This record gives sequence, structure tokens and C-alpha cells, in this order.
Amino acid sequence: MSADQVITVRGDAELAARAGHLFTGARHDFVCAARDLDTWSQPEARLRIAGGMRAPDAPGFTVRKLLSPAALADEGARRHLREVTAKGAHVRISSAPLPHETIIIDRRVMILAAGDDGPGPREFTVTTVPALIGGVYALFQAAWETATDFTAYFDGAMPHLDADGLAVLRELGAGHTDEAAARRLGLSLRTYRRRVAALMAALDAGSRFQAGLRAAELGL
Amino acid sequence: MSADQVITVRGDAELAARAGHLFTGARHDFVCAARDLDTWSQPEARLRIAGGMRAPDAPGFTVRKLLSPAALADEGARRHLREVTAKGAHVRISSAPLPHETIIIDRRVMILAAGDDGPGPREFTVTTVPALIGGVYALFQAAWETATDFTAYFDGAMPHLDADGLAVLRELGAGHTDEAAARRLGLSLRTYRRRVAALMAALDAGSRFQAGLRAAELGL
DNA sequence: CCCGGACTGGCAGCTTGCTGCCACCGCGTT
DNA sequence: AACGCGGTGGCAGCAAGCTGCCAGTCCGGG
Repeated sequence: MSADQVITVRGDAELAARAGHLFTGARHDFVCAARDLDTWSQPEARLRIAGGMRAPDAPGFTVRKLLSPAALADEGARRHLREVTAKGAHVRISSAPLPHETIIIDRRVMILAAGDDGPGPREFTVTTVPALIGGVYALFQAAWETATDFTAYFDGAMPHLDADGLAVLRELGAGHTDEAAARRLGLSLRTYRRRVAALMAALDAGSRFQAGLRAAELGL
Repeated sequence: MSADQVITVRGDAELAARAGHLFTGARHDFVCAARDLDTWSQPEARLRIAGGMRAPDAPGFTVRKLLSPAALADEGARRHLREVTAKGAHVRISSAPLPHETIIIDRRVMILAAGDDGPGPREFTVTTVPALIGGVYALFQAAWETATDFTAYFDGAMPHLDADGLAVLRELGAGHTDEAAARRLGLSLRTYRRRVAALMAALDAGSRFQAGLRAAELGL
């Protein structure tokens, strides 16, 4: 048994001072799981760090960001995500809330931050213990595998799903026949089918089977 | 900044001696992510620990296990999983490999173990640092949310999917019409539809939409 | 008021999906 | 050979899904 190295720093400034070189020194991969992008309260610190990082599309270097749907709330965040994906970063959306932020650099350094609860400066926990990082990396992989890609999630069809679109989706998922579903929704058969057709167009699915597939992919 | 508490122990015996009370002291929840169940090389240590744990169905106590499909490889493991689910534990299957094992008890203690690489005794890393545990717990949640339930995964339909069942599934997913798909597979229309019907029965889906849904849930 | 647009419902007709029935084929058993 | 069995294909008929067309309704604007 032995004690090992875990340090905690308070506030962005101290993190940038103590761990900024870790960001700029990323060589192989950079993974990040967070609720949204408002993770650096001080934009200047964020810029200082980001400025020194390798480009996401550099050869042999991958950047992955796993975010919760909250990250898509405002247009600014969406634009930023489109920019980083254009630069080669991979962004996926997980349905889980992800209250804590996790960053792993080259599978050798891990930085964890609690959500912004409390008034004081945020606390960051930095560690290099391989066993910790390995375990967290495995969980990240598991969450990553099953998360949906940002572009699919966003450009796909998600945005334009109103309330009765979802109702139709539920009826379809319940396996009701069109006639039964139309009755349950108080619609005529004709209109219900119009809705279904619109839905399938939105999911650009050629068949109902495909529509079910896509719907499941995008989180029912 | 401050240094904090992370200790590593070697071998099951030392873990049981030093951390056994953590297992038996679990009061609120017990979560575990691992590749399979062969995680305790010494069955007696496992039994000693398990014997003292609270029953999974005790009020206010939840047990969750997240495993990779490898855990379903042999019949013994499947039987064991059926037993623990019957006792109230929740078991889900993630498509990710999960090379490392992670255990979190009451969101206060975390135990990480590397995969069984190397000849020596396994190393376990035990920590109580809240920030670390919070971050890992969030990732676990994310992976858990999107994993499929063990009973659905197993009792459902997964086992009985032969090669041409998958071929049919692919055709359906590609959105081809039955006629086109049958031609592509060199089958008659009648037989193709028989296959589809069998598939839908296996997925017990009443409609093709539902079948697509289930297929996506169970991993296309 | 009338007009245009968006949404809805009914009708009709077509395509597609689904299934029961029968016939055929290959195979191993009797 | 005869038989049963499982898988396959064709046919027919029904049910379900899909869409074009027209008519009615409900606005908001000219």
C-alpha cells in the first residue's frame, strides 16, 4: 500500500498556472466530459490555454467532447460546437446530466471539476495516478460509445420536433395501428398519416422500420 | 492546493482486509462497472465480502452493475446474473469493453482495479476524494443511462439471431422495400417476409416501427 | 366583405406489407 | 419406395400504409 498523488487547486487562475502546460502539452488525445461549455468562468484563461493547444486535426491527435443536451441550449454554444467539429474535434451528446467535468489528457493526466455549486472559486482535482485514469477512461469510453454524434443529433432532425410530433412517435413506438393511434389522439386517419409522413421525412427514413431506428438513435 | 488521500493495495486479501468493511457498510447504493464477473480471483474473499453485504432489495438500498457483453459468455455467469437481478440488483450491459473495474459505495468510497494484466497480484486503488468520486459517478450515470437492461438484453431476443437474421435486419435498416431486399438476398418475396415476420416475433414487435426501435436498442 | 394560406377530413386508388393455403424439393428415417 | 419433416416458392386475398384530389374550416390581411 502507498499514498499517491492527487492535488486540488482552487479557481481557474491557479489551474491555468499549475496545469496550463498539461493542456498545451497534449500530444495524443484529449477527452472531455462536461455538462456544457460554460466551464471556464474567466474567458481570458480559457483563451490562453486554448491558444496553445494543438489543432484538433493534427495527425495522431484526437479531441473528443462528451456533452449533455444542455450544451445545445443557446445558439452561441451550437456555433462554437460547429466550429470545433469543423476543425476535427469529435463532439457527442449524452442524455445524462454530467454534473461534473472531467478532462483526460493523453491518458496520463486527469482533471476533475465539480459543478458550479457554491459561491467560491471552483475546485479542480488533478491527478496522474494510472489506475484512476484507466478506470475513468474506461467509463468515458462506455458513455462515449453509446452517445449520439453532435452533427446527427443537431442537423439531423431533433430540432423540429413539436409536441404532437412526439405524441405520434409515442403511438408508433407503442405499436398501435394507425387507426387506433388516430383515435387515441383524436385525429382522423388521414391527418395522423400525414403526421407520420412528415415525421418520416424529418428523420429522412424511407420506411417505418428506419424511422424507428432513427428515433431510437436520437433518444425516443 | 492540497494533497489528498488515495491509497493502493495489492491483491484481494489486502483489499478485503483493508476495505472489506466498506462493502459491508454500504447503506445507500452500490454501483459497479466491470468487464465480467471474474473479478475476484479468490472466491473465498468474495464470499466473505458478499456475505456481509446488505440484500439488494433492502429499502433505500440499490445495487447497480454495469457489465460488458463478455459477462454473458458462459452459462454460469448468466445464472448468477439472473440470481442477483431476482434479488433486486439492477444489471445492465454496455457495449464498451470496460477493461477496468470501478466500484463506488454510497458515493463516498471508490475502488478501482486494473484489468488482470501482468502476473502479480492485482492492484486496487481506493479513494474517498469527493471530487474524484463525483466525476466518476457522473460518467457512470452517463454510461448507465444508455446501457441496455440485462433481462431485455438476454431474455429478449439477442441470443437467437443467426447470420441471415442479421442480413434481413441490415436490409430493413437500409430502408429497401421488401421486393428489393429479397432480390438482394437472393430470396423470394415470400421467404423474405417470412424472415421479417420471424424477426418481429423474436423482437416481439407488433409493427415494423417497433421492430426498428427494439433493434436499435439492442445494438443494430 | 372577399381572398389567400394553412390545416384538417373524407374519398378513392394505389402500393406495400402480411398470412393462409398448397405444392414442391431435399433429406434422413422407416 | 414410402413417409414425415423442414424449408422454400407461388398464389391469392386481406389488411395496412401511403398519396393525390377536393372540400370544408379557421384565421389574418387586404
